[in-house]
Amino acid sequence: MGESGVDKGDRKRLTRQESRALTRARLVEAAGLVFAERGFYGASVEEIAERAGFSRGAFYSNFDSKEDLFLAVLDAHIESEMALTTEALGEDPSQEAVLEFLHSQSVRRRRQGRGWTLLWAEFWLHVLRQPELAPKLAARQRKARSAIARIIEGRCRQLGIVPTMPPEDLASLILAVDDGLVLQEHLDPGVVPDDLRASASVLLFIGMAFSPAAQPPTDPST
Amino acid sequence: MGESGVDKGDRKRLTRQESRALTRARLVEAAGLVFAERGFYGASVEEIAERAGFSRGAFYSNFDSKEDLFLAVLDAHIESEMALTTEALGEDPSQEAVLEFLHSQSVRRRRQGRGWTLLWAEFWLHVLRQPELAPKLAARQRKARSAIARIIEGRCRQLGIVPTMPPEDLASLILAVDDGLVLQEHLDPGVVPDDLRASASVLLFIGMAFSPAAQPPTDPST
DNA sequence: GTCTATATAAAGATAGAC
DNA sequence: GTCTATCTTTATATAGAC
Repeated sequence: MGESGVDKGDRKRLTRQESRALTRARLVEAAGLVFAERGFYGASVEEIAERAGFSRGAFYSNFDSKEDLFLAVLDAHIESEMALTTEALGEDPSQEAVLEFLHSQSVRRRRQGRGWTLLWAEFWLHVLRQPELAPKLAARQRKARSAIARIIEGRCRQLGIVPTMPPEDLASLILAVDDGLVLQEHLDPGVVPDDLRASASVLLFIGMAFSPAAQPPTDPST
Repeated sequence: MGESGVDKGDRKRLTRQESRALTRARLVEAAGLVFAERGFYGASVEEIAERAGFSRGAFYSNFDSKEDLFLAVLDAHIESEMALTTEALGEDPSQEAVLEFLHSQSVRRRRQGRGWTLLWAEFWLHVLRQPELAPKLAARQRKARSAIARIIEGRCRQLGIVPTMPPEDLASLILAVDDGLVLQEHLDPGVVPDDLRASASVLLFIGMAFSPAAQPPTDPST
């Protein structure tokens, strides 16, 4: 996807575009940290610029405003997650690929830890307060859900189980458990066993398989 | 639980204590709204005071600082929830009492809607950023979990099921689903069916009941 | 393109009148 | 106890030098 033909042989020299992109990237990265630590309003442009190694002046020559920067951070994170998903899963992912991917996700989540969680919470709050941004996060959510739904369908076929509810709904539950447990863990570390997250998916799946077959809105006249 | 014997016949006259308490209460209530809408830093003391019908001066004669006010809001909400719980459940609640209580909770949640959710999210973020406050929210979480755990134990006895995992863990999952679904719903209204929350608890319970008995860390030498 | 210096505005907090 | 007026700090954003 490289735009211009050649971009290797040029030693330290960067084109203006590249330099600008690099500065922006550094600012976005620093902003991610500061927004996570202090929240949108708590974070000052000064601290962000400083931590990225720049001055406020440099900041304002790259971004229109703090809001503009926040959007850049949000987009960068969503794009990065989406890209990771697409790359790892491709068009028609195998069960193994998806499971492997989910595992790597949870490892990554562990590594990035508190900051990552705080930042996404901040995203969520900000988006809820500025509803025109909702589609950005909603898209990510839908993508995650349908990826998981596909696993569920696959497993059902494998095991010859007839789903008693839409796989998307079961996927919603699995995602919900994931997010909900994160909240609990950070608030009160130690109360949530390490393997609970994994057990939950199994429990839900078994629950669905064994639950008294789907109760479609039956016609009461029967 | 009335403190002093008589407090009816005094027309509009309030003692200084009562008047002060009333002012504080109004400010706390207004603060809840503004904190929910704008977050801790986004909320200005001026707007809070104004919405409560007072001036900044009045505010500062009742609270030391914005942080102080936030703590008061936090305490008020926690206390109110705890009180509701204790009142509805008492010492040794029946299954019916607990289920009834959970239902009323979810109704209340619906009614209070977005603002309520935003405010608790704000509490959560603020507490994570000021860890010394964690015990306050953690206590509420533990209380909710053990209340649900008690239901689970009861149902297990009723149905003659031997739990394959600690009831507290299953309770954690149920709470997690609840919180996680709230996040999804507000971000992308309509994707989560109304009855999914209820189904989830059933699914988890059935899952536990039918799951291949607890797998204690077995000795691999077997 | 990035820096320093500065303009401008907003918000937290206080003082003193009533 | 509450108000108005004011102090002080902090932060966003801009201007102009390099």
